[in-house]
Amino acid sequence: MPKSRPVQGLTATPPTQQPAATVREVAAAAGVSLATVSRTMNGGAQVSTATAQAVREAAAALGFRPNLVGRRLRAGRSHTIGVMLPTLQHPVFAECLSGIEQSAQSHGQVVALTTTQYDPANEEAASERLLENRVDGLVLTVADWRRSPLLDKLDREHMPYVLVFNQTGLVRSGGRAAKYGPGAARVSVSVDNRLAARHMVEHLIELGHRHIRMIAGQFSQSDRARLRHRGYEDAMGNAGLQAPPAVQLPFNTTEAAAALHEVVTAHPAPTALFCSSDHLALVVMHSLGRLGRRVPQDVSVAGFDGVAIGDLLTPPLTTVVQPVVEIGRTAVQMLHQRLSGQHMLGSATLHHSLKKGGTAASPRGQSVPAQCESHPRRSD
Amino acid sequence: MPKSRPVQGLTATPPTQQPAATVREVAAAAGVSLATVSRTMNGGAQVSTATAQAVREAAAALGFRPNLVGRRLRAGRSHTIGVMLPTLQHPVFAECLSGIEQSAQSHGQVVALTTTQYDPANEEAASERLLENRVDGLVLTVADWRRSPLLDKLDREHMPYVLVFNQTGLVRSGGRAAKYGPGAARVSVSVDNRLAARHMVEHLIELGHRHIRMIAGQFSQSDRARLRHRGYEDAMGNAGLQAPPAVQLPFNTTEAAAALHEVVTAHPAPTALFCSSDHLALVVMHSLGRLGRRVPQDVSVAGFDGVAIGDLLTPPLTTVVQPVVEIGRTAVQMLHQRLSGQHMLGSATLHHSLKKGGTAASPRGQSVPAQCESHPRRSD
DNA sequence: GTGAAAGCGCTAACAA
DNA sequence: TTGTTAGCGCTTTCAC
Repeated sequence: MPKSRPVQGLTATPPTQQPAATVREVAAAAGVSLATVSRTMNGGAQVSTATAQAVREAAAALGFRPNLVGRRLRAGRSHTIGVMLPTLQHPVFAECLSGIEQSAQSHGQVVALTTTQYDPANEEAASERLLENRVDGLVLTVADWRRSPLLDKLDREHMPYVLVFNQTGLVRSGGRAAKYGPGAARVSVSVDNRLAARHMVEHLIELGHRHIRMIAGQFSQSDRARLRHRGYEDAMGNAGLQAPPAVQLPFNTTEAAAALHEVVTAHPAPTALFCSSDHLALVVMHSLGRLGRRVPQDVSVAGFDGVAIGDLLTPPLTTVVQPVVEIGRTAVQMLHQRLSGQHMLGSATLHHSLKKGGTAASPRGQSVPAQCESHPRRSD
Repeated sequence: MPKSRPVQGLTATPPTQQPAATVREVAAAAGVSLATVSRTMNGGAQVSTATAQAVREAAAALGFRPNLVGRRLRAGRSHTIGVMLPTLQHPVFAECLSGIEQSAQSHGQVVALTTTQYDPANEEAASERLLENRVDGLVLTVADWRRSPLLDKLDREHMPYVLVFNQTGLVRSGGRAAKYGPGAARVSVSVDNRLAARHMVEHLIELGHRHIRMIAGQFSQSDRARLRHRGYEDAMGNAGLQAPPAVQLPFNTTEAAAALHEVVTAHPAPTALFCSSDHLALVVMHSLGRLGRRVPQDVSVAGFDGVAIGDLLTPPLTTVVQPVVEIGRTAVQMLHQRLSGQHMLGSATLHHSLKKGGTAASPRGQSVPAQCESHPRRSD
């Protein structure tokens, strides 16, 4: 279909960007008014089938592509959701983003993306960029949801958002449940980090371990890491075992190995290491290898996240599986719910599961290694 | 600073979305005209320091946030770059996106994201969503850059784009270099897939391997996979060795193991397997484990991609490293260059490197295992 | 069922 | 240096 288009003013337009057809041109071509074209393209509500047909033909012939920027300015809604994550280098966030994107797509929305590189100082600018673009709402992960100037700002402005991975709960101040912002609690989608960690450590204890250390990463200050450590303490405490503080593993690989060397040669030496992420577990196992320790014969290792890669290791990684993609999907659904004016049902806690891989076994001279996957009891 | 704002019509606005301040309100507050506010916020060109000061104060007091939608509609530029990738579940794409995002951020641009889930049928809709949003340009990966209705469309519309991972080159038709679209060749950022694959296979040959099979994944139809197979053929041919067709590994894990079983028990049995991606290499090693074969003692395995995870394996994965993040960054830079009217310098070929990890060693009864990393010669 | 007109927030001529 | 005005593409009253 060759397109004949009204001359646009005959400026010597460079050939490097032909202007797209507008409603006006479609209207002219179809011999109707702008309003009719608009009506046809949208609800298609009050338009006779004949004219609608004509409009659609004209639009097709002109290769009409609605300009969402115009629509947006008029409607005040952007059909865009802003996403702010610490990084994409970590599979957990990348997979979650994948879920977010899929869900947004199915809602006909577009995702605008920003990362903070784990630096809370970037949160302000990153979010601001999204807000300037007038996103309808935000899906994001912050360093610490309890003290976050960014979340304070969003609450103040009534900008809808859903946190992912951050696990919010009501904070009690002086005996009364405190809410954030004017009327809305901070809403989030996550697993029950504390319970999940407890389950994993209970698993290690069942295997016969008595000396279990928790390994935390560079981001041990994060709210999640703290909750996981609480779960570790719960399990250890319930079993009448000592729960020393988490080992903060340095960034640098060789330093990490050195730090780990100290840990595994201490007395009494831990027989199992519970890592606060899968990535950390891989680093730990790598370091252990360099120290001549075998996993799980000499020491057991467990992770947290359940990224796809863990399955492919030999032996497969023992870890807590978060439904990462589902977390992203759920967040978008909840945001959407909120945007369509429905009441938010509060935070969502998705089910985790324990993957009993091959990196955790009974300590030397004990028995009963478990090798099959199971789902955790949701007791308590 | 309490904000006093002109009454907006006294509609019973629901408390769930306070309208943001506009230039008009800032102008009123500062006692100047819209134009002056606009000038101050932008170039700040022709405004006296005194008024500029006043405007800035008023803006700050009102919490003014420029509405990029309005600006965009007026300016015709969105300061948004559209990104379309097959998936985010694969670390290669996630890491590349990370590079894209970082670079976009440093250019003050926002990233609008879409994925196709590897289905070319989704490319049309996914890109259309981006185009409706009037992105300034596109960074994308397509299934096959040579026959892509999407790229044809983009060329036709003169929409600037840069391919990532797809490795374009001039196609000769009837002896003349064929260009795509009206005047512009398809521009891309990638490594030299063929050369990189050749280097890896040469490395395997140097280790003493004679029977090397190439393992391709489900997407063996992709242009990259084809180029890598050509590189494999180059190396084998130069060494006077036979280069059988690539093994197409099934999706399902157990089927994969079965297929692999056939391969490794054939006569003569391959002593090394060159996989067209790191992920595939992991799957292969996993299957080999289940078949009771040890890597690298019984069979060597090499990958392609160089994702971060490979380093943490024991032994570390032998693989071709693509500068994935850099590929993303470069693509954005090139796009930016193009958008600012400069001439495109054509496609960029970034340097790969060989990571000689521990999964490839000399076959049984041979010597000289190489363990250190090196950079490839860039000959030919 | 359809059209005319106003206006979303912003910038860029053109005037003063 | 500053203000006035037009208009980007679209939707949506309000008339007819």
